Amino acid sequence: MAITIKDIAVYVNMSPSTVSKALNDYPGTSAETKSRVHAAARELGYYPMAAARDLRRGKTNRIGFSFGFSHNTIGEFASRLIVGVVATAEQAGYNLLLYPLTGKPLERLTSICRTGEVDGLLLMGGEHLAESVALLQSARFPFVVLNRSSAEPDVSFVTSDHFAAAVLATRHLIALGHRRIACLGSASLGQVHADRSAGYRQALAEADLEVDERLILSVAGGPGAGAQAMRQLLAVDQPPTAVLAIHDPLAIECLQAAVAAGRRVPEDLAIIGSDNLRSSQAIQPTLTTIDPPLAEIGRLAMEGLLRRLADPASPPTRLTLPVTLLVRESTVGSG
Amino acid sequence: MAITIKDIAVYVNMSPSTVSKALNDYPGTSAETKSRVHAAARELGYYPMAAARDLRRGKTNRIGFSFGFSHNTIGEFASRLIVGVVATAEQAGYNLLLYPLTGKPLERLTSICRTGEVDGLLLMGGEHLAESVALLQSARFPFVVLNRSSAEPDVSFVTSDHFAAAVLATRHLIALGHRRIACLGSASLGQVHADRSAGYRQALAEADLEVDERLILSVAGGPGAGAQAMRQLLAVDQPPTAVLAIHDPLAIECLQAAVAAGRRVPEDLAIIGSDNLRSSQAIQPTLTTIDPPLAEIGRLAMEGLLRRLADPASPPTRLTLPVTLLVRESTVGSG
DNA sequence: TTGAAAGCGATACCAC
DNA sequence: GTGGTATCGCTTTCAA
Repeated sequence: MAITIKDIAVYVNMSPSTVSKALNDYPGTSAETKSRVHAAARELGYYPMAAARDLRRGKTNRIGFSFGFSHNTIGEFASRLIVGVVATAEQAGYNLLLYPLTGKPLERLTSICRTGEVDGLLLMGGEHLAESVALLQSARFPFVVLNRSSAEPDVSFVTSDHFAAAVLATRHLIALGHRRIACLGSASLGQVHADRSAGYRQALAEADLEVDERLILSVAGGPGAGAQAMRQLLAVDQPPTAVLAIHDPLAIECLQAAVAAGRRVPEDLAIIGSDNLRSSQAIQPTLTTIDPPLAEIGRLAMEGLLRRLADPASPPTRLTLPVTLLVRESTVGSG
Repeated sequence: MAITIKDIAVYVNMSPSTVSKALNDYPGTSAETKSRVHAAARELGYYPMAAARDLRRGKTNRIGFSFGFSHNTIGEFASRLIVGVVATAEQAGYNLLLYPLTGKPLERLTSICRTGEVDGLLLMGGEHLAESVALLQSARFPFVVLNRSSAEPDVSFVTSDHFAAAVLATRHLIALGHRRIACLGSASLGQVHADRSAGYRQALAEADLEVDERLILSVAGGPGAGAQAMRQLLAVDQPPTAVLAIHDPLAIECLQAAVAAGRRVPEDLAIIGSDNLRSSQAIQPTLTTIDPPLAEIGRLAMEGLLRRLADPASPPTRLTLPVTLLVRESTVGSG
């Protein structure tokens, strides 16, 4: 059997309640009692039982990280978010519970917030984000959305600026002389693609360039879809001379498909990806990409959540963080 | 307030204990009672409170995943392990708690197993693996070591075959005509490097090649160390014509350093990495690498842990899984 | 087959 | 400043 507070009480000849207070640095406790109790706890090797404490306190010091798990992968993207989250959580004495959302995400979320297994939730991606948000909102469960914004005024989120990212990238291409620029999204990133293409349109408008709707595409999820989209784009009359892809793996697929089709990158076709994944630096030519502050997003989201947990009346955290454009060889060549 | 078992009891006009039995499909309960209770639970939107259940049952249905967090990253490597773990855990009704081990790992581990916040632990890497294992072992806490073996007979582990991996890779290089082959390890992977270099020596011995100890190195952790090691190797009289690196990022650093030094890969220098990270495919030339079945390791480790949890007397899980050598351009060229 | 009652281990209120 | 006691929500003997 594990050592309990009762054992300590017997050991120091005091009541369990006093021991509890001493251990938790309760105000009305004598310094001497505190030190005796702490000493005893150390000697006996006492550790508070999590479940008992959770039950009584009505809080667990755990928060959940839920993410779409449709492709059975946890990507570099999620990892980098988690890094920020976990470091902040650890410091604040919180642990992170992983919730891969498969099957029926909404039912799963319901159970998560009703069983009290975590105090709050961080929401990344997932197919049913809007419904998930509505669900948690109506359950009054503390949560923060990661890397997506929300129009609902009381919903907390921390996101990179998808609109600005596209503006930045598109301007870069225009400055390089490109006039026919494609904008590639992905089915699983609907909201982001909307923001991106809006930024893209804005940058074109600034330069008085016309939008060719055939150059704005959203590809399906699986691998191969990017290559196919690329071939489709190259088949358009007056094909694009530049592509803005919604994430690096997609950009890399495009790059490889373009090369396979005999195009030189960036001379015949410039390509921009997003997220600054490792592979974007490893590929030849290196990939110009948008660098979102993922660890920072994770950190700020966690901090926002902690604030809400400490004070439920505190205002929601609504942050849109600037991104950086990393210019590499896929747009400007190696010279 | 949330709905409790008591509310259901009132609702169906039965005692809480009967309700509990019905909900848990207790043997001695009438079918009708069960269905009435279940119906009521659904109507009222009842979800059992995790902390209360955990306390009473003395088990949490959570398992911890602990990992070294020294570089503030969760790499693609860990992600792939986690994928296997989390999928299996989810199916078995277990959740995964993340424990980044920073600061004092041993104290942290002690607290983890004594507070009963998780039922078991999966251990990945970390600086003090041997001590951690000893600690958990003496606490009789259920755990499985990931991607490392253990000589202790009762310790569970699931690992890829590091020895065989090196044999395979070295034989491949020898078959290509290489006679001067370097073997690069990393400080944070002491045990693995030992297994690797043993396999390397074995393959050399098979081919009656002499071992040049100057070609067996262990580099420090940070970035840049690989490039420096590469320069050091190239400065040896009769420099190596091939390098076997302990992981892909290190191999890529070597590759880039070699190219920077005017060597052609693979003509002047062949390079093999390990772990089949995405970047190994993105780099030019593509990197020959060892592919360990990471998701499979995660899955089997989790299964082994579940077995132990179900029956503490069950034998330890001790698995060494074969790896594959993915031959790419960094050893055989693109032709 | 059901119900009453005793905890699981900690916290917090209320006396003293 | 300290101790008794109720309680958090659920499971599980034991008796009826």
